[in-house]
Parts: sequence; structure tokens; C-alpha cells
Amino acid sequence: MKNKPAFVATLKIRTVEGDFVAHYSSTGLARLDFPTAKTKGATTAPAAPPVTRWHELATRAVRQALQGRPMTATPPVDLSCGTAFQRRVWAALRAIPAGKTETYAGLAASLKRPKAARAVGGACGANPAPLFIPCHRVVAAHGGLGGFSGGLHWKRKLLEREAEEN
DNA sequence: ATTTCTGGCCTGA
DNA sequence: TCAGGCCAGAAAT
Repeated sequence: MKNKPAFVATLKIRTVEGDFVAHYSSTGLARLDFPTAKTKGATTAPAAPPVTRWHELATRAVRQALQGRPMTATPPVDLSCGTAFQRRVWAALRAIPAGKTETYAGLAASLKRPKAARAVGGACGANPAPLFIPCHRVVAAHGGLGGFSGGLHWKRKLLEREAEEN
């Protein structure tokens, strides 16, 4: 069950850490990319009214997240690209407060699938909107960091900053 | 302590 | 099917 939301706009989010790129569908933020060599290219396009509003919220939220502060407001996030299982994982992730961490095994248990830790990891990796879906707050069961699709250095940085704020 | 299986579960091909 | 992934726990060094 993975329909593919069509992007109606792609906008950059400038931050001190580089340029993130946000993709919007007709129902909300559908994807967020970390800064890379590719995101330098100007992809800004004219946006329809609801999108510009979402983009304001997303921009502020991303900057807050980079400082380790909890997001005060977020745009609607379009998770329609995920499977049922992935959406359940993502929903659980959004319940983890800033400054706290959960383990892959713990999440699996809360989803009534105590043996699906690895599958949870897979869902995290498939997360289309990091920061908004805080997969960086999920660590390995015995202290390790686990991995991070956007680059492990981001995960470390985000966790450090959130820890400082608390 | 750390390395190496082995089990388990969800995807995408 | 089948391989492989942001895993865990047990067994073997």
C-alpha cells in the first residue's frame, strides 16, 4: 500500500547548517531532505497559498529542531507514501518528546511486535520527513546509536543539542 | 569484552 | 520467493 503523493511544490529552507529541501503535496509536507551538494541547486518555485503557509511553519520548525528545541508548530505532514506498518511506527515516533530517546526494541514492543526491532529500523529509514518524524531519537537497545539514513553525524548533533536543552 | 552467529519481521524487487 | 536492513540476544572466542 504505497501510493506516491505528487509534489506540488519544492522549496528550500535555509539554515546555518545548510539548505534543506522541502517537498509539498496537496495535503502537506511530503518529504524533507538534508542539505547535500544537490540541495544547493535553486529549486524554488511559485507556491500556492496553503503551501506558503506550511513552508513558514516548516522553516521555523526545522530551525528550532536544529537548536534542539521542541517544535512549537508544524505543518501537516503527508505520510501517504508509507505502508500501514510504517505509519504506525512514524506515529509512535512523533510521541517521543524532545530530549528523550526510545529504543528500536522498545518501539517494537509498543507496537505489539516485540520481535520486530529490525523492521522498526527499516521503517525509520523509510521516513520521508526526518526532524518532523524524529527518527533520530531512536537508538539501539544497548547504548549504541544505531544508524541514520541522512548521515549519522546529524543524529549525533541533534541528540546532543536536545540533551543540552534539557 | 568483543566478535560471530541466529532468529525474526517488514520491504522491494 | 529472496535478499537485506538505522536490530537483539545468545553463543563462542
